[in-house]
This record gives sequence, structure tokens and C-alpha cells, in this order.
Amino acid sequence: MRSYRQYCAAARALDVIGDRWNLLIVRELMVRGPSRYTDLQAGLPGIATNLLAERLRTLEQAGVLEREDAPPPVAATVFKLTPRGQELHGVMAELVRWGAPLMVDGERGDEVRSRWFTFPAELFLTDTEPDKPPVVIEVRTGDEPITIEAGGGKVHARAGAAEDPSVVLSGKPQVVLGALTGKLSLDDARSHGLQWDGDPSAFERVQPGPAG
Amino acid sequence: MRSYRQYCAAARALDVIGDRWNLLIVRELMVRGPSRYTDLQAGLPGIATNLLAERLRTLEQAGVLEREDAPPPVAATVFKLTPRGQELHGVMAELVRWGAPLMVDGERGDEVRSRWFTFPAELFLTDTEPDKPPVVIEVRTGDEPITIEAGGGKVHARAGAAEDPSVVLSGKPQVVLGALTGKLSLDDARSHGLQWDGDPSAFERVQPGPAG
DNA sequence: CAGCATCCGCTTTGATACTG
DNA sequence: CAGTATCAAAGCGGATGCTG
Repeated sequence: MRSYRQYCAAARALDVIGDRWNLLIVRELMVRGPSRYTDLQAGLPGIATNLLAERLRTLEQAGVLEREDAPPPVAATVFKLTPRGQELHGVMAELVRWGAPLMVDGERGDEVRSRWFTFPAELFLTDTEPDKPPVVIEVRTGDEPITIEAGGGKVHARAGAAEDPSVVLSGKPQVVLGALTGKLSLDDARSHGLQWDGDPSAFERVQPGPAG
Repeated sequence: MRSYRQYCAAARALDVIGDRWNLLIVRELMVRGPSRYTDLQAGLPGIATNLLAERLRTLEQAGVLEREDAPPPVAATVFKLTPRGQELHGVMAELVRWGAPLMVDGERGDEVRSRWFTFPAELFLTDTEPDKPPVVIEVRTGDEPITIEAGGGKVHARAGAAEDPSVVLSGKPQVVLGALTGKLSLDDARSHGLQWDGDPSAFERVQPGPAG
């Protein structure tokens, strides 16, 4: 992109990451970890392949990510965030926080990758009872299951199924998000197609209290 | 801009504020407060007037800002952030934090508006001695003076000269920033043209300690 | 003068096809 | 798998003109 040519920290940051797709590429590398080109492409529906290639090049030059040519037998190129790139976590988090209210009106034909929900899950959920034994929530929505683990005062979310979940939640993305964050009561959510198998009290465990 | 069409909070946020110039328009409204069109233009060097007009329209529709037609005799339109727009403060702050390291190599011919420095000033400075009487630092660099006030554990920065400054700092933007944030010792800064009038211990008062 | 709209040349993006 | 090549369409920047 063309530089803003302004001696301002925000403008200089946008000179690097303000280009279209750039922050979503960073998002993918954050929710997937080191990734191959084709996996990035799959997680960025709508991007043109020439753009992805060009953006990866410029983000590499800017020191945000780096490529690693894995040796045989893997023989694949792997893209990963540099420490400097990982420092964008705060920017991503604030962006997700601000964008979350825009999710309430549902998918409206948008593409869905359930990994994208690991970010809001970690941001909006808390372990309200740190001293109780951990709970594991498997969420089945979108393209693949994700797992939320709460224990010891921390909440961690990742892609993939759980080994021994306390409860398995399934339904449409919008409804699942509503139920998880407590915006939707379990009764309301069930009337919108939400299903669960196991102990639903695990949801309350991670929902933020009246303090926010 | 064209929507990313992804059911992801970050993508939906970028659908609203990801367009070129949008976040800098928000920056201007944050550092200037409610502003007229021409003042926005002056604070956004490089923007084409048709783009500013179009962006103001779409940001208004998105609920980020609103326009107020001041009655005669002022007879000017004033643009201001809505509460929803002010919620972008966290995004701006993280962006400035991430972009700050990109400021160390100097202005390189970029445009400068000293108001832009109020953001990093509030973010990177702290009142290290909350119980002492307040200090006021007037900073003269770029196009107009800005004032930093520290007291009671808080640091506030604003555009404009100070009434009764503890110290007046002047020099090139890069050097002033370095001296303020403690990256440059006063001796080093002076050798790069920094000048001050008054009690330089006010700088130490606001510089973050070894804890960060 | 404040707040735009119009026009025009250039750059960026998006879609698709193709390749080592 | 990891891109490059091509080309039409959209977006941007700069200049200028218009209106209350």
C-alpha cells in the first residue's frame, strides 16, 4: 500500500498492517499457529491467490511473519508469526472486542470457520470458579469442533475435539455464541436449535458474572 | 469497501473501519474532539477531499460518528464520535503501542501534527510520584504546542500551550519523543538539538520506571 | 469560506487460468 | 503445494468546479 506519510504511530502501524487482508492473515496465523500456504488460503475465504502471495511477501519483509522451508519428507513451506508479529495480539483482541456486537445479527451467508471463535471465547469467557476442578466444553458448529478448557482461573480455546468433554454443545454459530457468552438463556437457545450433551452447568462456570 | 463476508468479529470490525483513512479519521476525532470538515482535512494531510466526504458518510451510517449542524451564527457542520465510535479507543491505543517502535527512525519527510503525540504521551508516560504536586510540561515541536499534565497518579495530554508550565521542551519531533519517553538521555537529546526551559526533573516524574 | 461533487489517470484488487 | 500470469473492475489521488 501507499504510505500515509504521517509521523504518527498509528499511521506508521497502518502502513504495515493496514492493507486489505493483512490483519486477517495475522488472525489466521494466531488461531492456527504456523501454517502452510494452502491452509491459510482455506482459512481466508475470498482472498485471491496472487494477493495472498504478495501479502505474505510484504509482511515477511516488514518482519511480521517469516517463512520456514521444512526439510523433506515434509517438504512444505510453513509461515509463522515472528515475535514482532505476535505483538499484534493486543490489536487483534481489541478489534475482536469492538467487532463482537456486529455478530449478533447472524451469519447472513458469510463464510464460517469455527477456529475464528477461539478468539472471542478466550476474550469474553472467564473461569468464575478457579478452585473447582477444570471443565472442558466441546463446541460443534461451523466446519470443525473447537474446545474450550477452563480451570485454575484461566480459559483456553483451541481448534479440535476434546478428549473427555464435560459437555458437548452444538447448533448454529450465532446461537452457540449467544449461549456461550450468556446473551441467550439455555431455554431460548434450545428453541433456536441449540443442543447439548453432558453437564450444562459448565457454561455458567465460564460466563462472566454481573461485574462484566 | 467490499465486505470480507466472514462470520468473524475481527473481519466484521474491519468491514466497518478497515477502509483506507477510516482509522485515521477516528484518530483525528479523538485527538481534536468534535471537528469541522476543514479541520479534519488539515489533520489528515494527503487525503483527497472526495474521499474524506465519502468516508464521513459511511462512518456516519455505520454509527461511528455523527454530524451536527451548528446553528447560526456558527453555521458550520461539526463531526463527532458517537459512544460506539469512542469505543474504538482501545483499538487505537493498541495500534499506537504497536506502531511506536516505527517512530524511532525519525520523520523522513513525513507530515507532522503535534496533536498526534498526545496519544503516545498518555500511553507511555505515567505519574511516578502521585503524591507530589502536579507538573505541567509544554512541548513545542511540529506545528503547535501540546501540554502534558501529570498529577494524582494520572497523565493527561492535550493540544495547546500551558498556562504555567513547570518546563518547556522544544526540538525536533523525533528528539522530543525520545527525551520524553526516556529513550534518550537529556545529554544525548541536547546534543541532538533539544532545548528546555525550566525544571527538567519534570521529565523523570513521568517516565516509566524499571517496571515498564 | 465550508463542504462537498465531478472528472480523469493511475494503482490495487479480484477472478480465473496456468505452472514447476 | 505454492505459487505466477493475465486482465477487467473497483478504488484512490489530484485537480478542479460548484453551491450556500
